[in-house]
Amino acid sequence: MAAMAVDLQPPPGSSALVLKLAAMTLMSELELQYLEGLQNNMLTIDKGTEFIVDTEDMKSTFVIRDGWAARHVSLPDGRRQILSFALPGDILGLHINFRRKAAYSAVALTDIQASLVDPARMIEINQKYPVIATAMSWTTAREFAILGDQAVRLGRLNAYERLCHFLVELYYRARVVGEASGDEDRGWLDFPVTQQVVADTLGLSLVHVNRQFQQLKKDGLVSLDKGRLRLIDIDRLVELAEYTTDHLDEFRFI
Amino acid sequence: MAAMAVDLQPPPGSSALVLKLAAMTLMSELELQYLEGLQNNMLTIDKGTEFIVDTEDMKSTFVIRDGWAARHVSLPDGRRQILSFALPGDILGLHINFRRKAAYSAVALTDIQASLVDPARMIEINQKYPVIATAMSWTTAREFAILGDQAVRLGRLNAYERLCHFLVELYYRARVVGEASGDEDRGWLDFPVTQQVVADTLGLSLVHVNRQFQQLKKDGLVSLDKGRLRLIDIDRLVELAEYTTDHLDEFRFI
DNA sequence: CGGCCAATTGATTAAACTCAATCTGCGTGG
DNA sequence: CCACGCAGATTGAGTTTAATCAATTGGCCG
Repeated sequence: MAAMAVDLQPPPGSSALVLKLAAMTLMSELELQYLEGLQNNMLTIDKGTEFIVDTEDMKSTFVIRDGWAARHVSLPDGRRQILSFALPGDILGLHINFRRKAAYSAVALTDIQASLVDPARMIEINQKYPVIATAMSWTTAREFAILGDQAVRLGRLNAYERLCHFLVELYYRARVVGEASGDEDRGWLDFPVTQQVVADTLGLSLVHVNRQFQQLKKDGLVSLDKGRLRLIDIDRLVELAEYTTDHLDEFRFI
Repeated sequence: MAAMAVDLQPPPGSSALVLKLAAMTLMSELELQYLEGLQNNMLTIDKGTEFIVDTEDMKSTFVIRDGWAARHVSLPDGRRQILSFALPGDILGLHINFRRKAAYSAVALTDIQASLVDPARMIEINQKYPVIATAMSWTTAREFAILGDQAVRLGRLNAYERLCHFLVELYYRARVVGEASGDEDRGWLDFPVTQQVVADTLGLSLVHVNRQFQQLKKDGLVSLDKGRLRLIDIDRLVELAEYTTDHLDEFRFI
């Protein structure tokens, strides 16, 4: 019952499921095994596939094991807004049992390895595995915070600041699941997305994203070659972004 | 175990707690009583008070009984982004046990009547009242969808569209808790916020919000006098907003 | 060597911001 | 009852940011 807080760290040699990282210290062997067992039903999703469509019924929950996805909303006239990225270890469609259709679509930004979780399993979790259920609530709270950051970016940061903030967030999130390396000063990660995707994420035009990226490179803050992004001065990036994303990685359990 | 869907409607003569509306058909008398009991610890919050501060430790969860609040993030240089409004029946700080500090601040837009819920109670709910716990998850999913809509507004709608979309969302949300009246064509509700608040919600400047409001009035879509907002042509507003918010009120339970 | 997708560039336009007043409604003290 | 003060709404003018349009370039694969 006592509150505790742990720092998230990529666990050596285990699956990167974010909710597992969150609750690992509290899970029994049984629960950890159950969590592993959930991830049997693996499938490959080709890059570009829209595997959750907001106009169709949801059929299952997805756990991303490898690759990147984006949650997005498409407007009737073709405009598109990406709400957030899903990295390895993230879950899509957690609330499948609460609504018939998804509130958003999801598209594979790269080829993806994912596990399917049957809706019935989600119910089973809620009934029989309270620690896992609580960890899922924590995951939701984290997603909520990430989406809140996205809203602040879109509403109150200019293009340059948006890009700084977005790249830093991505770096920290990638680090948590072992998909990025570096230290406090600098870091690097795979960056397998087109500038159009960044534009649809940051609510900007493709051309403008291109120019802001160039400025960022000219300012010596990032470099980018062959899909590999390097953050050269993280402190400065955070400073430019006007506010930090460090509230994302606190975990405090009941 | 069978899926069911109900339309949310303001329940005659009962408290408007959104999660209660959601799960009422599934709650036992015991659970309904417990939910009422939670709301004993009432307090008044004066307009303008920042009652959740993102730099301070959270002390409890708030249930809004009367009045409006806003969740927001303040940037170091004074810019402010409102993430969403909390109307009567909404809950603030649901995830109090997951993080020491809030991901956002909350401010009273009007004088507020609210109930305080002790963190220990939240834990108790998770352990002893699974139906309520599930309803809270549903509430969270709903908040998530609302925040997603906000991100789409901010990222991909222009000023005029943002305002249309925002007002329609507010109207539908207010109707659910009996704070607005009207039918499919037109409706009205109290609108106790300054244009600066709308600006901070929609990521616009005060001056620009003023001009868009004028345009909306000139176009015969809304009227506003003495804090009373009238939506004159809801269909047209929805059409202008480019996409609907009608996914908010579906409830589908385990 | 094409063909294609993504990145880049230049020129122009449009949306929204900023700055600086002014106006209006309302409550309050004299 | 009236002048004053204040918060919020409104207006006008000029500026800035970002979008749009239209090519052009670069890299990669077959």
